[in-house]
Amino acid sequence: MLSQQELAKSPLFQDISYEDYRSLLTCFQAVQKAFRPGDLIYDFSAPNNDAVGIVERGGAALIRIDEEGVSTVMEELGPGGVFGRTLAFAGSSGDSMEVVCRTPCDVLFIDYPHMLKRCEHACGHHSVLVQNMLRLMNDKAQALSQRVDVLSRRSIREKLLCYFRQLSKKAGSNTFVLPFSLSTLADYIATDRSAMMRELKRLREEGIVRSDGRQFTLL
Amino acid sequence: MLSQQELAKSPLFQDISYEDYRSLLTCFQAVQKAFRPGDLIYDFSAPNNDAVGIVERGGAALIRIDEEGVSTVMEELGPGGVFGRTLAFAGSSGDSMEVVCRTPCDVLFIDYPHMLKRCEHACGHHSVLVQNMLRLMNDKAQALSQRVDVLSRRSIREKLLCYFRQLSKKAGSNTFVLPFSLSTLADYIATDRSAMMRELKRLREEGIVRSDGRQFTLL
DNA sequence: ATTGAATTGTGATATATGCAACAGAAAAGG
DNA sequence: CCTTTTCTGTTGCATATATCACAATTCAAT
Repeated sequence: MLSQQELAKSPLFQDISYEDYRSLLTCFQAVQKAFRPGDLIYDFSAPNNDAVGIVERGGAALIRIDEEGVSTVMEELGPGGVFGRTLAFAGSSGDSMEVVCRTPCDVLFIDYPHMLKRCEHACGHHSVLVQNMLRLMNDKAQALSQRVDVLSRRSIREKLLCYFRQLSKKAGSNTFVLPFSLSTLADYIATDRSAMMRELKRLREEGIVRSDGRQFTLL
Repeated sequence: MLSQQELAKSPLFQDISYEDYRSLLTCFQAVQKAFRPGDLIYDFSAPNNDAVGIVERGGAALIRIDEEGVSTVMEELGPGGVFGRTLAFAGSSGDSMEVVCRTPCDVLFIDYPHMLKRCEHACGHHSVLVQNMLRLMNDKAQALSQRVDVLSRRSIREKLLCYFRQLSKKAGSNTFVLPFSLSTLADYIATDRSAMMRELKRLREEGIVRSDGRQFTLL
């Protein structure tokens, strides 16, 4: 349950009054939960789990673990981040997917299908919620597009540069800070960590990037 | 302009009456255009192009062309497919993105930002449209997730198998047909074509898949 | 039917990337 | 504070993948 101030900041309940918010919670069987770093937030392999989670505060990550136990970061979820089985099409049968808490966060679980269905007694605020949800899905699609943009590059060098340009653009500056560790970055661009380090060294030597810890500069 | 029957099949105008449909067209400055295979449907590099396109009928593809002229298939768009600059975050500065017609198709262009904004005189059917749009964005996010799933695999073999399992799942059978040519497939999984062919041969030799032309069977 | 273009199939070679293993630096936890 | 874990940085070696090059085949258009 959110306070009035928190409500104003909520990605999903933007522009919704406190009363409407309360009635929507029951309408969508919404449940909010708090998590600590390392906690398992959501398990895709669990059956009859059609709920969708929305990160209201803090950060989490969507992880895939394949048959051999290799884990890959599928998405980094910040406030407004959306996840759920119906959204991910849990890839190959063998591997499992889960959402893990990174920094202390609040997650709201709602009955998502309800939102897509034509609803007879759809109240007024209902449609505002749908619109907010559309905005979140829009952001998600955008984030995924960027990810595909990076992953579709043919070499480690190109992947790195593509990702760096994205971050640089977002930061509005040639200098930016990585949102995670270098080892997680290797995961993110789906390559071997040591190979990535080697390529990074070359980029530095050739004067294409400068880096100090997680701070980078494109030249 | 759609006929009444076409309206019923339209992904975006589901459950909207013909009258409402007409008024929505003007409200969202919608324009519908028909295209022939090979036509350029949309150019991301064109400025002040904030419209969003929705494939109503037929098929198209979102293509990225990098500095060196290497082109990559970013998305395959069928009916209900959505594209636009605001959705793609046209990656790195150097390369261009465009949507090209594959099979004869109708595309509807609408003022998308209008849909996300809080609208004073938001009419009733307005919210139905938003809900339909949410469904389309949901599908798009799902498709992109699957793409990421494939691209994040570490080897050609794993990429192929992952993609094959997806197609198999969609077809509801071990046997399925590729939606495009083998060379395009290489593009799609972001690897070299000849390397992919070699790996495919191995998969066949090891009895993991059987293939005849574009028809495949997982064993 | 006949040309031309795109697709498919396959090899020989160079190279980029993955793998395993290690050690110091930094961060997290008690 | 010390301990433990994670992160960083680097190497030699094996191998997967890209490059280039060449026919055979299918497909599209005239």
